[in-house]
Amino acid sequence: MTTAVMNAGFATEANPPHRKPHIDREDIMAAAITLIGPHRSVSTLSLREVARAAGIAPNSFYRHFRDIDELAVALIDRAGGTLRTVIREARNRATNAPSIIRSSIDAFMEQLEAEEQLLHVLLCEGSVGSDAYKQAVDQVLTHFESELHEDLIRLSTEAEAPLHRADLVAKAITRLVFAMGGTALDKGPEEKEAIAEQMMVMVLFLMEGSEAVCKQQTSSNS
Amino acid sequence: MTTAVMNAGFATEANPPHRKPHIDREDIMAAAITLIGPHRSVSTLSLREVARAAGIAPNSFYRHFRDIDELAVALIDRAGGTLRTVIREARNRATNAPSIIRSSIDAFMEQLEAEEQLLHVLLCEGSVGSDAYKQAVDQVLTHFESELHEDLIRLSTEAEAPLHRADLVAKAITRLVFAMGGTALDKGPEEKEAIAEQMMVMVLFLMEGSEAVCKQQTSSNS
DNA sequence: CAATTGTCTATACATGTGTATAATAAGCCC
DNA sequence: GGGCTTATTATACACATGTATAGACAATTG
Repeated sequence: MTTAVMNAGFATEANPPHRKPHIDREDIMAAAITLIGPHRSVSTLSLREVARAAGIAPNSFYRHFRDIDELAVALIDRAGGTLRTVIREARNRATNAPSIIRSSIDAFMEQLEAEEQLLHVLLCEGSVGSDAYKQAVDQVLTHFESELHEDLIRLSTEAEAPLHRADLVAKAITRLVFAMGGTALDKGPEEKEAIAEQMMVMVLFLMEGSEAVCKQQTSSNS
Repeated sequence: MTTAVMNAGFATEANPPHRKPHIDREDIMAAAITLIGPHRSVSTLSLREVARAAGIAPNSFYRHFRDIDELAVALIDRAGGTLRTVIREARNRATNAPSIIRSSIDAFMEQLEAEEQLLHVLLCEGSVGSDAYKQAVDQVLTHFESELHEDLIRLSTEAEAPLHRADLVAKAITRLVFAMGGTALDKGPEEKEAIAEQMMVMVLFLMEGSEAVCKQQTSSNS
């Protein structure tokens, strides 16, 4: 095992390094995530700062991302993707409607705890930053909405409890959960728990309300 | 009328100016608002930039605000205040519950059109910036919630249609309207109209849902 | 092993930032 | 008007940022 191999991957203070053999987008994204916190939004990260955190020269950044905005979009997409799969898995484990709501929201909050920094990108800055940035967030939200919409339709037909404007129910739930999640980010665990409870009641209201309006309309149309 | 009087208040290119007789917090806030737009959030404004827009020297800023954050907080408070009075007025003109919802949301959207830049501060950056900043936004939201909460209780007792967890209904409505309003900001007039319609349906769902849950609980408790 | 290519780094520059200091003009009271 | 306080400005400094350029190393070819 040569020293070259030993030095591979980490350039500590000890070795005179001046070189990092391989960098990929992952390293940079990971470094960027560590910088994100309650006081740093991804839209205020500077290229140099990210490069510094990643232990690379500022210019090396350009080999992997054209912009800092491109980095932000990559982070947004990742956050949206992981969050969606986590929730989908939770949803698949549940069966009836109430437990689906509960387990989905629980999964959301757990993921929020596990990858707080990453989700910060999604939840806290929906409308700040470049166009590409905002568009990426919007796309994630829309994706969530349509998935939820399908679920709602499936569930309501199964339960024979039809919904009025299921699309708007999905949109409202998505926006509400994301907004509430954003405020839950810096809070402590017990407060997060309380917020999760609130979310569930709110979602319940939306679904019950949609059902009620549906009933009202069909009865008045008969 | 001396030239000194003539020069008062405006230092154009023409006069050798080098002086501005009096500066207000108002002037600075107004200048900051002009800088805010779809691509500039208040948290990315620089002191120098605001000073430049206000036509004053960078250091003069300090005589009126300690920070740029203090400016931001002042803008947030103002946005919250004006929005609240506008909505309250609209609400006072209406009488029954449905028309209150409609007129409140209409007032919200009109205000959003009229002072788009100012409201941007409130709607688009709830969780980005300094602590003082976030706290100010949160305070405005909470204030809205409690006012709405009172209204809901009053209306529901008048209509003899009690609500379950009226506090959460108020919170959900507030968060939802603000979230939707934030996405409506850069959109065109017809899209704003559509969003307003969506808001009303969502709010209706929340209230009907809360009523429905209330009925369910009282019937099961009897 | 030697040459080449692609990647990372060092240095540098112009620009923008927050703020300290000192000077200057306005407003005001006597 | 003369002197005082206060508000505004000009100049300056140290620092951070994005990026251009050129050089140095690693890996990959032949």
